[in-house]
Amino acid sequence: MAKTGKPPATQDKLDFPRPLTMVDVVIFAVMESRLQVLLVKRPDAPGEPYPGLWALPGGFVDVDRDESLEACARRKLREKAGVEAPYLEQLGSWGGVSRDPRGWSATHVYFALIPSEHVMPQKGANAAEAAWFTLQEFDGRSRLAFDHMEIMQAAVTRLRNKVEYTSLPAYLLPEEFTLSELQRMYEVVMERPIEKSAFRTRVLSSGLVEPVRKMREGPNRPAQLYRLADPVHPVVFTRTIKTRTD
Amino acid sequence: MAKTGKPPATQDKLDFPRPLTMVDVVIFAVMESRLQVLLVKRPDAPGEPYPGLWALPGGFVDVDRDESLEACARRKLREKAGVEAPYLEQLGSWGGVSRDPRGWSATHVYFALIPSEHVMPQKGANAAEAAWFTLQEFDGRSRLAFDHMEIMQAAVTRLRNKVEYTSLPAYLLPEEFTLSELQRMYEVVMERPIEKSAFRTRVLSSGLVEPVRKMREGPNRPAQLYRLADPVHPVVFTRTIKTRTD
DNA sequence: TAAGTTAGTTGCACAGTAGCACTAAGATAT
DNA sequence: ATATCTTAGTGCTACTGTGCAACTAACTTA
Repeated sequence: MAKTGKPPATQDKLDFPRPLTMVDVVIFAVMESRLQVLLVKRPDAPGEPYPGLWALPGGFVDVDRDESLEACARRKLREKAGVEAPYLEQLGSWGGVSRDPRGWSATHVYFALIPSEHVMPQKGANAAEAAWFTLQEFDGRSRLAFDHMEIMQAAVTRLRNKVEYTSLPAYLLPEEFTLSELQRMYEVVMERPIEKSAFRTRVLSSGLVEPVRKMREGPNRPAQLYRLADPVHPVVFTRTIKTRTD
Repeated sequence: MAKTGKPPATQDKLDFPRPLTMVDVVIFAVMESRLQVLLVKRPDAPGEPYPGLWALPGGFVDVDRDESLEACARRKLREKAGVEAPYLEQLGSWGGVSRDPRGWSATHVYFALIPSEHVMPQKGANAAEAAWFTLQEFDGRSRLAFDHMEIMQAAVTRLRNKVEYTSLPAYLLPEEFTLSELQRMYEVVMERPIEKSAFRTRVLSSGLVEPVRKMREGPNRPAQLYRLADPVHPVVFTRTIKTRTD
């Protein structure tokens, strides 16, 4: 490891070319009973790659302002979406010679879930034009900048997988919610209906939620409100939700 | 996104400071019925951080040789461990101002499982001094370079979690193996015994393996040999392995 | 032929869930 | 008041994969 005749390492100096380093965030929210992703429009300025195309919110790491990758991701979240995300996890990283015309680049991608109530009044902050897209809008040929389509697909896959055995959909809801509302979040993400009775026992016997002394009032029977017993740690179930005849 | 007065982006140029970019690999193998990790010794050359300490195999991305992050990880695997890993997944990335004295740095960490048969005859390749360590050897105060202790713990946690509901331990075995050998890999990683009968039905009914027309001969009853039905894709089970009274 | 060891099977109990029918509590219409 | 609608919430049964324990099978060595 001491002396490979190549650029990296221990040439006594650090004067070899460095890749560009960025952070991008895939931000999910459920609006109008659809899973949606926040995208921003690439600037049209000269020299900018993929001008005018939609891209994941993100950008270069700022070595002077960002303490760490996660801090950088939270900054992007604030700047682009104007929110503190109740759930943020690392999705992975994508890097290579050809993903950005400006040169070898690597992006660290995070994955956030936010309640639709937290969504800013559209196009806020200092972010460029921003908009929410349903997943169906990408089935066609609509391109995204860079390899962001691939990244977004990976994020959706990860979310769909985790929904089967974790409590992640709870982070798509406000602090207090009913069990029916929680069930609907699961159904929206999984894109299939689940059994009410089984779902309720599953959730209640797991200790995921605790009741608050309030009811959700509506046109019909009032529903018990709950909140997360431990908002910081998602619950992992020991069984997946069974898919019908599959 | 067009004009923040800060270093990154669209200052018309890309002349802002870039973090150091590296790739590290956590390589697991089971030897002597213990889960072990491959580490390399940091060089003693002047200017090198953490001289003489043990570290994860890895290093800087070489923008001229490495096509992508994963290609870079495979290169490190070849150079340091002298193997092609049958299983390689991304673990995550760690980055920040303070993790490397040479400046803001980010490392992309991969996670490999290899059969102990693939293990090189010790200290091979152009790698510096390398050695296998059992996990117990870190319970004490033995330090690792950089934040590699934290990274290694994360890798172990990820592996232990995934063992509960995937077929990952199969990649710690050679191409052909018996069910008892597979069970032993699970037990070594989980550090607890599991039921033979339940394990066999679980594995056999999942389609994970297919029998080959050979038997493992030994001092006792010969055992049926199997191989992975699909060596590329690990199997995901719908239930975790139940832990006794827990 | 008996004993030891590992491979592999069988049968039963248990737990979490799917499926479905039922009751409960509110609003609204008659 | 009473019926009807809608959503909340419960009870019951069946099924499936697993945990558990005892059993049989195949081979070696004494």
